[in-house]
Amino acid sequence: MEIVPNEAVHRMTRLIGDPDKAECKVDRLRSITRKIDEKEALEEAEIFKAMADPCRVKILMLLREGELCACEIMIGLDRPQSSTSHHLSILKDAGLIRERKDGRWSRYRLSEGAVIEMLNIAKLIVENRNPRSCNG
Amino acid sequence: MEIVPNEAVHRMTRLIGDPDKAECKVDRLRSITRKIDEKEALEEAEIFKAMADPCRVKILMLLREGELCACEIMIGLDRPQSSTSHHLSILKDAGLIRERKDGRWSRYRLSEGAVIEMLNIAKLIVENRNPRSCNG
DNA sequence: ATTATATATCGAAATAGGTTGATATGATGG
DNA sequence: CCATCATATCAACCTATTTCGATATATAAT
Repeated sequence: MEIVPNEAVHRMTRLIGDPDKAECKVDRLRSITRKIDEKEALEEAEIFKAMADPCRVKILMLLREGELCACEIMIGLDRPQSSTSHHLSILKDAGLIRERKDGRWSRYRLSEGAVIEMLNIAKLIVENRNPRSCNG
Repeated sequence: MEIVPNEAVHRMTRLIGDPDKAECKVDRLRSITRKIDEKEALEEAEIFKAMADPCRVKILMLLREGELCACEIMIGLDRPQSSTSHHLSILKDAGLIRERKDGRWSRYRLSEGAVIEMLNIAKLIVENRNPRSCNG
């Protein structure tokens, strides 16, 4: 990520009063931003973007159980064929699923890797946000 | 998720020939789709949507180091104030960050929970997809 | 009260993303 | 070769999101 601009020091100084404290705050900001890799943020956002649609989350959930062909996914998803195909290609481009051509069928499976963990963690975050009411 | 439509059985039968095999395939599909919770897919997609932007990923990365006020985030992000504020409110609405008002400052921090893991796993997936060339 | 400042909200323009019928591609079987 | 079928791609439409200047709100200091 880019360097904290020099202008920020003056801003901080105005903000805080004590120039030493301001300098210190800016130093902290600098050290934090230095650690952030622009490209990494971009690539990670791409992964999240690929998962940022209910249809695509459902596809990943379907594939947790094993390989399925596009037409089975279409049926499970209950969406038009073109729509299903579109979502599959987004997931594939993001590297979240893999395709295996088999005659006229395209069979899809989850990529080896942490895709399932991603779903699990998202579930955790959701549950943490909406604590289940104890209905018993 | 919705039940696999009856029509699908006929489709499968046409597809496979053997009605028994078709029935079996459809049963598998049925059992898989039954396990998928429509609402869960929707809510998880919302989480991913909130993280599906490079600015917002950067904000989460900044906050890994601890609490920051909006103006520091703005500087670290190098974006206009209104833009920064907008992204902060999206992250807040998704429950990924928390706000603490302090005089005229708004201080933000990561929610307790699995936000950092999410970033770590995304990084893993990216690295798995772009295997680092051994440059040495 | 007036001024300054931190942040949120608004509004308009630009861009990106989803949906779906139609069409293209490419494999299979007669 | 022709028909069929699974899938991909296209194109047009629509909706959602991002961006950012301008403005509003709210806190604090003089």
